[in-house]
Amino acid sequence: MSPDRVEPTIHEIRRVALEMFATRGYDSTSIREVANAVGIRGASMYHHFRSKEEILWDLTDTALEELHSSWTEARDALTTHDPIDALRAFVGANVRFHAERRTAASLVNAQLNRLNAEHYDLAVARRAAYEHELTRLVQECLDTGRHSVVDLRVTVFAILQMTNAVSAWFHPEGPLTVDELVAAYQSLAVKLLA
Amino acid sequence: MSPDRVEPTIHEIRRVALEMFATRGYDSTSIREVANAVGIRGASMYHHFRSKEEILWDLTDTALEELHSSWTEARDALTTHDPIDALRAFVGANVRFHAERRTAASLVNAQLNRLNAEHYDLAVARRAAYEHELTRLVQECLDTGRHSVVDLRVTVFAILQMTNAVSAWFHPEGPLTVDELVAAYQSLAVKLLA
DNA sequence: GTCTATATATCGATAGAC
DNA sequence: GTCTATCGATATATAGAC
Repeated sequence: MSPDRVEPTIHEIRRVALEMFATRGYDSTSIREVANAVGIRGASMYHHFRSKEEILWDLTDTALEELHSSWTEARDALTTHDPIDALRAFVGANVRFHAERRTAASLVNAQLNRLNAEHYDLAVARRAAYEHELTRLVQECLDTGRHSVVDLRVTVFAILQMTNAVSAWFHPEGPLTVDELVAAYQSLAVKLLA
Repeated sequence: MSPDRVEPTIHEIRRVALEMFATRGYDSTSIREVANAVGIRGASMYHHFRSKEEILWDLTDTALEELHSSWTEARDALTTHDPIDALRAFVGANVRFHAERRTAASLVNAQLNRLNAEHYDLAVARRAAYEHELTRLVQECLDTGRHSVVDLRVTVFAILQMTNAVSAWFHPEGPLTVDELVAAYQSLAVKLLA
C-alpha cells in the first residue's frame, strides 16, 4: 500500500540541506549527498536550485530573517521602558533562537564565509545591524547611571558570543529546559553591567 | 645577489599552513595552495608530511599544547590562594592566548571536526580537560560563599566562549591593547560570579 | 628536497531522454 | 521532476627522475 516512490518537497530538501551543512560543514557536504539523503539523484537537485551556493544563501537568508524577527517580536511585547527589561528581552530571544533553531543558528555562526562575495556582504551587514541593536540597548542601560562596564564593545561582544555559542552545545535532552537556559543567560547578561 | 631559490623550512611551511587553514578553512585550502605559498610544488609537500590531515593534526596538537601551557605557567606564577585570583589568571591567560595566537586559536575553535576520528577524540578530550580546570576554579570561588551563579555549567561555558571568541574579532591595530583586553575580560568574568 | 607526470576519486554542473 | 551519462575542473596522493 506504500507508494513506490515519494518525491521530496522543497521544504524537505531545505531541511535536510540545512542539517547537513550545519553539522558537517558546507564544503564537506556534496550536492549528491544532500540529494541521496532526500531520495533523489544529484542532478535532480538542479531542478530546485541553480547552484549549491544558492542553497546556502537561501538557508542563510531565512535564518537571518528568523533571528531578526525573534528580537522584534520580543521587543514589541515589552510593557515597560526599563532598558534592563529590553536587554533581558534581547538576550532571551537570542538564547531561545540559538537553542530552538540550533542548526539554522550554527549555519549563520560558522558558514557565512562560504557565501559568494555579494551574499557575504549582505549577511555581514545584517549581522552588524543586529549587533548594533544590542549595543544601543546596553548604551541605554549605561545612560541611566545605574550600570557600568570597562569597555562597551567588549561587553557587547561578550553577551553576543556567550549566547550564540548555545547553538553549539545545547541539547533539548540535557538537564536544562530552554526556559531555564534563557533565565540563566539573562542573569549573566545583567551581571555583566553591574 | 639574491639566491635563485630558497627552500622553505618546515617551520615556514607550518606557519603558512596554519595561516591558510585558519583563515580560509581546512577544506577550502588545498595542498597545492600551501605549497605554492611557500614556493614549492604540491608534490614536494609530501616530503614533509605524509598527508594533509597530518598537517592539520600537527598544527592542532601544537596549538592545544600552547594553550595548556599558557594556563599552567600563569597558575605557577600565582602568589596567593585566593580563588578569584586564580580565576583572573585563567581568564587572563586564555584571553592573551586568543589575542596573541589568533590563528592557532581559530584553528582549534573551528577546524577540529576536520580531524580524523582518532585525532578528533584526542583533541576533544584535551579541550574537555582544559574546560574542567575552569570548572574547578569557578567551583572554588563558589565554595567561599562570597559568590553565586544560577547554573555552574552555563557560567563556565559563558566565560570560555566569550573569551575564545577574541580570536575571531581582535586585531592588534584596533583601539585596545592586549593588556586592556585582558583587564576588560577579567572584569567581566568576576562580575559573572557576583 | 624538489621536480614532472600521473593515478584515482570526487566535485559542481549540464544535456537530453523519459 | 527525476533520470543516466558525462564534461571539465580540481582534489589527495604516488612514482620515479634529477
